[in-house]
Parts: sequence; structure tokens; C-alpha cells
Amino acid sequence: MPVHNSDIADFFATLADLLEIEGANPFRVRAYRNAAATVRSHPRRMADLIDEGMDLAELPDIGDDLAGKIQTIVETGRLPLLDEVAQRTPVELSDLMAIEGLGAKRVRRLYDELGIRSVEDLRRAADSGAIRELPGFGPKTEEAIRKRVEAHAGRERRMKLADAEDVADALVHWLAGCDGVREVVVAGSFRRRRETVGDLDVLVTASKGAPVMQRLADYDEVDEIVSSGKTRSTVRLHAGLSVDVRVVPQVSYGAALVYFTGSKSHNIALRKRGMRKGYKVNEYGVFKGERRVAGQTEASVYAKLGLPLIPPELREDRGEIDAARRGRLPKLVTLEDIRGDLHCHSKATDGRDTISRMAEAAKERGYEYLSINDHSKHVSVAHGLDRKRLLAQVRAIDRLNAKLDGIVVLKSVEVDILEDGSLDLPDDVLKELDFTVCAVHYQLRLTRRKQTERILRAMDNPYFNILAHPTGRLINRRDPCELDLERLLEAAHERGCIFELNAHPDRLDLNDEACRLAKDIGVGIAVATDAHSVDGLDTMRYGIDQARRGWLEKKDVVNTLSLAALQKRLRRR
DNA sequence: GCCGTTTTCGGCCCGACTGTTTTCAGTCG
Repeated sequence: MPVHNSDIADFFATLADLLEIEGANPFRVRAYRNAAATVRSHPRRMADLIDEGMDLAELPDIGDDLAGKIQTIVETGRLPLLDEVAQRTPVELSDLMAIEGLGAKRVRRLYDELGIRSVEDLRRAADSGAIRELPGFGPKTEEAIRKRVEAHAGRERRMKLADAEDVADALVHWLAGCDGVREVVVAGSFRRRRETVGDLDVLVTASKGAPVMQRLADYDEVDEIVSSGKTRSTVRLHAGLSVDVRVVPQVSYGAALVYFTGSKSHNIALRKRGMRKGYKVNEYGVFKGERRVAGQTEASVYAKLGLPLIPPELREDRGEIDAARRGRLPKLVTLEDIRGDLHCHSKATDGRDTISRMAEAAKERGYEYLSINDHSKHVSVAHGLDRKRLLAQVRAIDRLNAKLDGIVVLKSVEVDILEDGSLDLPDDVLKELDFTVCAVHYQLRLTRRKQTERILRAMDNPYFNILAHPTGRLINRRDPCELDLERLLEAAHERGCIFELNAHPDRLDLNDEACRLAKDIGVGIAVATDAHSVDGLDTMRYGIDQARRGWLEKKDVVNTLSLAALQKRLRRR
């Protein structure tokens, strides 16, 4: 079993925790944490990069030493330095660091003075009142720890963006009703449009902070006030989401928006760049000495750093600052660029609406075309179409198109990729269609090699056009399939096949990193909703968010093409 | 341990809030 990037990242993160507990050089600790983040978010496996002979020290925050350690982990599955440190400092202490309010210093004290090694030990100590007796701790700290241990046990996973949006909209509306408030905007990963959010960072501009904080405390949905100050408060909502609210004066709006939008690593990179230019950058502005030289707008902050405004979706420290500096930022695709939807269902299988209603709804959304992609027969739970029913649907769509004005319905199918890589309908049926969307629905847990070969084989079929929801993942519910995505993308590029970015908020499959990989390899992306009703068509915007996070431009997305250009693009070379 | 428009050494982002202190350490984002 090859070592995954997340395993390597876990080794480094744990080592960082233990070293910090031991009081090691904080910058060395940070180096391991940075390396963990780099490895964790890298779209390619370290093992594969090593196989290809890449020097891992070329990766950001990885030097010669850590490149060597990664190699050792890949080869042996162990990190000798971690084993050595674990002899002195129990590995479980790293788990305690994950509890809110506990950092290295406190974990160390709890271990040294009370012998606390595990979350369970901590719970017992808090219940017995032992913690409050420690110098530097007190009753309030003990109570806070007790609460956090419980919260940790029932900890919510990151919330899907679409769900967080409902929570955020209501909260923004409430806060905007406070006297003296000018702007209320949700920043953080929400504004960067990450597929899930861990908390909400709400930025408010107002002349005085206190009334805003009172307004927040009065909000019905607040379950617990975690902390509360004049300019910053943290609360936990009944929905399980933490909310940070920060109030800044209007003159700092842009700087604060940059700061609270993040990401953290993007901010650090910006600040370093500011320092080199002799500026101090914080949430109140850009300063030359005591003098504020920018900060009213985001653009003014970036401009002072010699950069154009960088769209929030790109602010992940994945090369966007360098691209901005060189004037090479992508011109990201927008919802307005989209001319049609290439994955929709109808009543014929598991959809809710008729083809003609779907077509009207697409027209209302300003589309030029919409395809109907009902399931094939293998998906029996959806009453999938066999050859006869699909051919009947094709004729029905022809008749419908003759009547429709201003919208064209494309004849398609979501044909199953069977376990042996063949398609669930014969070629002589598929050739009657405008194009196909092909998908894996069963046998999702094959080995990486088998799953990859299954899809490669399917792509060999000349009627294969678009690979739908390529990894099969469901956010927070089902992990992606084991796949050699890069190999599949290379194959798609050679064969003129397209990858879908499924816009359903539960899927968002491909993810951002994979979109960027597809773009680099030159594979076209279809951003498609997989709508099972007319309402489903509106999830397109989540797909566009993800596409933008993947650096995709209009030219990378096939359903920005006119109908004629799309039809040409769908022809396999 | 990483890194370089002050480059191979000497830096490494910066401010708010809390609790336990009497001026600040710890933690967080």
C-alpha cells in the first residue's frame, strides 16, 4: 500500500506538536507544520514524484532535510526522528493539542504535573478539580477545558459551503440591522468559496464595536458565547458552526477584508512582501512607520504591495502572488460565461421534471442549450434507460426541439461504466446521441490500478465524451475512489475526452486542485449540475466557485462555448 | 528547518482576548 500524502503530513504535524511541547525552536516547529501543509495539499503523491525523479526540495517549505525525510517515510513507512522523540514525549500528547484552548505549554504542564496523556485523562482531571490547583490555571480555565473536551468529542466536521450559506445569510441579515453598521461581509474560507467551511469569519464596519457585539449576543441562534471583546467576539451557533465577528472602522475596510479573507498563508506571504518594501501590513491598513498609506479598499492594499487585486478564490498561497506580480493571473470563468448545462436528468429516470420543463427553465436562465442525461439500465434503482427507452427519448427530444425556440435540447445519457470498463449501452445506440456522459456508480472500492484501468478502457470507446463526477466522492460522506487521476487526464487529453466538474454541493467533483491539474494537462472541463429538477440547475454557481478555485478560465470550460463550437469540441479527434 | 529584490546567516506576521496576573503568558486566527 503506497504511503499517502496525508500520512506523511500527519507524521510531520505530530512531530511538530511533540517538538513544540518539548520547547524546541519555534521556527523549526513551524517548518514542520508548513511542510505538513505543503504535502497535504499537493495534488500529486510524493511517492509518484519521487518515482519520476523530482527533487522534492523544489516544493515550497521543503528543503534538503525534509525532502530526505519524505523519501524515508515513502520507503519505510516510518519517520525515525518521530520514533526518537516519542521515546521522550508520548505521541498521544499531540491529540491534546487539538483541543481548543490547549497549546504546547499547557499540555506540557498538564503532563508534567498531573501525568495527563490522553483526552480521557484530561476529562477525569477536569472533573476531579485537579486542574484548577495548578499554578497558572484556575477555575475558569478548568471549566473551559471541560467544555472543550466535550465539544471535541462531538465535534462537527467542516460544514458544506451550501449549508453554511444558509446560516451565513441569516446572520448577516441580523447584524446588518444593527444601528451604525455599514458593511457586513462573511470573509474567511466562505469568501474564498472553499467547498467546506470550518467557521464563519464575519467582518463588520461600524464606528463603535460594542453595539455590534451586543447585537450578536442577542441573536437567537447563538448557543454559547466563547469570547467577547469590543472589536472581536466568538460565538458558537446551534447549527454547530463557530462564528468570529470583528468590527473595524470603515477606513480599514479593505485591509481588514484582505486580512480576514485569508488564507493565513496568503496573508503571511503578503506581509513578508510588505516588509521587503518597508511596509507593515495588518488588518487596519498598510503602514509606512506610523502613517497609513492604504487600507480603505482591498485593491489599495494589493496596489501598495505592487500587485493587482487577487480574486479571493485564488488566495491560497499556491502561486497566485507570483502570478499577480508577473501580470499572469488567470481571468477566472464566471457564471455569466456559462451557455448551457451538460448533465441533467428528467422524469424518465430519477429526475422530477419533464424534459420540456427542464428546457424552459434552462432558457429562463439564459442558456442556449441543455442536455438530458438520464441513467442507463444498470442503474436499476433509478429505473435506468435501456436501448428501447433511450431511442424513444431521442425521438421525443427531436420532436420537442422542432417546437422550442431559443433553446436546444441535446440528446445524451449518463451511461454506466461497468466493472470491466465497457459501457452499459451498445455503440449503435450511443451513436444516435449528441454526446455521452459516462460515470462509475458501482464497484467504487476497486484498487487504484483496477479502477484506473476500468476508466481508461471506457475512454477507449469512441463514443465516450465526458467523465462525470470523476472520483465519486460525496463531501463528508464518501471518500473519493482510488484513482491515478493524472494518468486518466493524460489519456483524456490524448483522446479528446472531457472531465466533468459536477456542481452539486455534495460532490464538487473534481476538486480545485484536480481542476488545476486538468488545466495544466489541457483537458477541457464541463461544469455541470447533475440537476434532478429545475431547481437543481441553480447549483451551477457552486461549480463555478470550485472552477475558479481551480484557476479555470472561460477557455478551459467547454460549456462556455456556443452550441456550434461545443458540437465541434465534442467530436473526438 | 526554510529561505533569499537587506542572500548562505540571521531572520522567520501580527494583533485581540482570556485568565491569572498586578504586567503578562498562552492561545488563537
